[in-house]
Amino acid sequence: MAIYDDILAKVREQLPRMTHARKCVLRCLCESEQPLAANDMQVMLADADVDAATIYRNLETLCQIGVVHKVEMSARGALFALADNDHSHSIKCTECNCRVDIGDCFMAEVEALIQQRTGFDSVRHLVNFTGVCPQCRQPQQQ
Amino acid sequence: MAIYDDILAKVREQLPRMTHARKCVLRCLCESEQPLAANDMQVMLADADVDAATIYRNLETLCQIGVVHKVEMSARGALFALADNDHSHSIKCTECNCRVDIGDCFMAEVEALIQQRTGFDSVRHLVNFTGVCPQCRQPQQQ
DNA sequence: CCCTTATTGCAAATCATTTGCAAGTGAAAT
DNA sequence: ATTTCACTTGCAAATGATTTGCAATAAGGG
Repeated sequence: MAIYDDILAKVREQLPRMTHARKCVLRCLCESEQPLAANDMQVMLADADVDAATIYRNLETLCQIGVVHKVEMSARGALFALADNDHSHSIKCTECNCRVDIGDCFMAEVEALIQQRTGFDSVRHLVNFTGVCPQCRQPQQQ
Repeated sequence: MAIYDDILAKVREQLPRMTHARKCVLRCLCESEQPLAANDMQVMLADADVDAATIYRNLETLCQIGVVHKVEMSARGALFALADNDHSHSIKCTECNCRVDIGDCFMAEVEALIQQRTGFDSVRHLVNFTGVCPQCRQPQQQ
């Protein structure tokens, strides 16, 4: 949980209070390899006694101070992730919903290419891969 | 609109009826370079006299026959795109929300790599890039 | 043009997200 | 340890997206 502690320290420098709810939200983000929807956190924190509204408000605050990165997918849907995480990606099977890790994030080169092509700075990415896993591809043979 | 006509023909082969609403949904998907949320289509089709429920039902049907690809972002949120589109990607500025095209999709190699690493088939991707555009990076100097 | 039934529109039901406001609680100062 | 202040929270109500039931509509074959 070194990452968690680092993040906590960083947040303490930027916000006046460190509360139970705020820690819970940060813990969710640290524990997840995937970007999360606010709703996903509600599920993860079902036993933690944190109100849904509080989760939303914390996410907003954490985005404002730059610790969390928000990706707006459409009008109502957004995903959240730690802003500086060293992450990997995974791929989800469309048949059985299993998820397999792909390994270290190989998007750095892609981001560099984008920066070069467009002149954009601070390039970030959200990716989502789907496919059919080896088990589901074969007609199941007992 | 060659793509649109091709898709229409493909759908006609798979479904018994081709309705006004169904055409509208397909047109939205053909016209958009980005994957769309159901809600985005409601906005695009505000004048087209298509009920929201109908949009959702058509998207579900089109996914079932494999013409549309659904990416579930979280419990309630999903994005939709044509399953076989030859697309490009763009990057959105987090400051001014402008969107700049990146050019042809360079994810084919990435998908090949993933296929090799994981054994998954039919690999598809959804990506979302954000950054700070050249205009916003400079403190605005009149 | 008629028939069959897939599809639609409408209304109601669900569920996620946002907002207002009084109560609760960190943390600095005592 | 206690007090104090205002940042945060929980609750409840409001808002808006998505889903579902059902009667009415309309696409396409005969």
